[in-house]
Amino acid sequence: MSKLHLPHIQIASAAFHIYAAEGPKGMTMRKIAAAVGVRASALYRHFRNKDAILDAVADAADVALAQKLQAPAKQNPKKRRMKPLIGRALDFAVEQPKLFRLATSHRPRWSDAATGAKNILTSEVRQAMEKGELAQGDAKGHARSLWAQICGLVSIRERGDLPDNRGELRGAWFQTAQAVVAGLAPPLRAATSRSAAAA
Amino acid sequence: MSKLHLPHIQIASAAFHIYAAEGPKGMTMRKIAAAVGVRASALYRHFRNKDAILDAVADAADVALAQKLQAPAKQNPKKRRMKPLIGRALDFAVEQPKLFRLATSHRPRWSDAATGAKNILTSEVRQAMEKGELAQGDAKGHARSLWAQICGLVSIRERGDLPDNRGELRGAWFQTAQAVVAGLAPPLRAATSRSAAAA
DNA sequence: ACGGGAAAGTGAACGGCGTTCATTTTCCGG
DNA sequence: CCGGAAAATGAACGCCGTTCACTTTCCCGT
Repeated sequence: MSKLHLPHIQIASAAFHIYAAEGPKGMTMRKIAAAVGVRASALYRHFRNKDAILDAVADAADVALAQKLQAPAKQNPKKRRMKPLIGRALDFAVEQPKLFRLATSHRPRWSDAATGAKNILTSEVRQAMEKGELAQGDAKGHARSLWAQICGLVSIRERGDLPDNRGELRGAWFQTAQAVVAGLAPPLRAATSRSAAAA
Repeated sequence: MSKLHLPHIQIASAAFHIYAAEGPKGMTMRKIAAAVGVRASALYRHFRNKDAILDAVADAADVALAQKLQAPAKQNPKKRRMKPLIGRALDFAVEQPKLFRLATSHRPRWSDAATGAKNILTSEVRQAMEKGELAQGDAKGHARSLWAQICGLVSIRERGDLPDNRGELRGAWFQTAQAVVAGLAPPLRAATSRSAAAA
C-alpha cells in the first residue's frame, strides 16, 4: 500500500478546491502549485502529470458524492428511501455541478472503493429491495437504472430544459423520478425474465 | 437572416470532422485552419473565437444525432417505436461517442431547431402516445424522461459499468430501457409484451 | 477597363499552458 | 557535522488561443 504522502494530499486537496470553484479550465498546474506555496515544476515530484492529479480529484469528488448520497443515520427505517436518495443526488449536482460532472463522467470506470458512490448507491438499493420498496432482482442492475436516470436528469437540467422556478423544478424532478421508481417497482406482474445470472 | 457564408461552412465542417476524430483537445485553431488551407489567424475573420466554432460543431452534432434518431420512413406503422428509438440513440452514442457527448452536454440549452434532436424525439414520443404505446400525458415531459434515461445509460456505458460482451450489453441496455418505458407506460396495459431476452 | 476600397489572408508576437532538466537548496540519519 | 537523498527552483521548449499591423485578393461603380 502506497505511503499516502502528506504533500500528495495537500496537492490533491488544493486541486480539488480549485476544480470545484473554477472547473477544468481553471485548474492549472501553476495555480495548484501557488495554492500549496510552490512552483509548478515541483508538483512533478509527487504526481506524474496533470492527469494524475485530475484522477485524484475525481476520486475525491466520487467520495464527496457518496457521502452526500448516504442516508442520514437517524433515518426512520420505515420511510421510503428511494425518493430522498434521488433528492440528495440532485442536490449534490446543483450544489457542486463541476464535481458532479467529474465524479460521474471523468473516469473510465467507476471507482470500486467501498466509500465510492457506486457502492453506497448499490447498498441503498439493496436495502430498499429488502423492504419491498423495489422489486426483488439484481441489485446492481437496479442501481444502474437508477443511476442512469439521475445522471440523465442532471444532464437535462444543466441544458436548461427544466423549469427555473424552484417548486416546479422539484416537481418535474420527482415526476421523472417517479417514472423511474415505477419502472423498478414491485411487479404487478412478473417484470424481468433475467435476474439469475449476475448475482 | 445571415448569409450563410461558404467559408463559414467549410470551417465548421473541418472542425466537425476533427472533433469527431480527435475530441475536444484535438480540435485546435491551427489544425482547423490547416484543414481548410489557411493560417489560424484567418479563422477570426469568420468566427469570433474558438468557442463560436465549437458552438457550430455542437449544432452540427445535434443535427447528426437527430437524423440518426428519426425513424426510417418505411417503418411499419404498427410496430413499436420506443425501443428501436432507444436503440438508435445508443448506436449513435457508440459510433460517435465524442459527438454524442458534445450534442448532449455542450450547449447551455437544447437547440430549438426543428431539425434538432429535441424536436425529433418529442415528435416520436407524440406518435407513440397516439398509438397508445405510451401513456397519454405531457409529450415534453415524456420526452424528457426518455432522454434522461438514454443520456444516463450512455454515461454509465462509457464508465465501463456495462458488460463488454455485445449480446449481454444489448440485453442490459434493453433491460434498463424496459424499466423506463414501463415507468411511462399506460397504467393497465398488458405489460410490454416481449421481455427482452437477448443473449 | 480600371481604380479603389472592402474583404480575406499573413506572419510575427503575446501571454499562458503542460512539461523537462540541470542546478541549487533543504533536510535528516550516521 | 557531514554527506547524500529528496525537494524545489528557474529557465527553457513547444503548443495553445488570440491580436494586430500589414499585404494580397477580389469585385463593383464609374
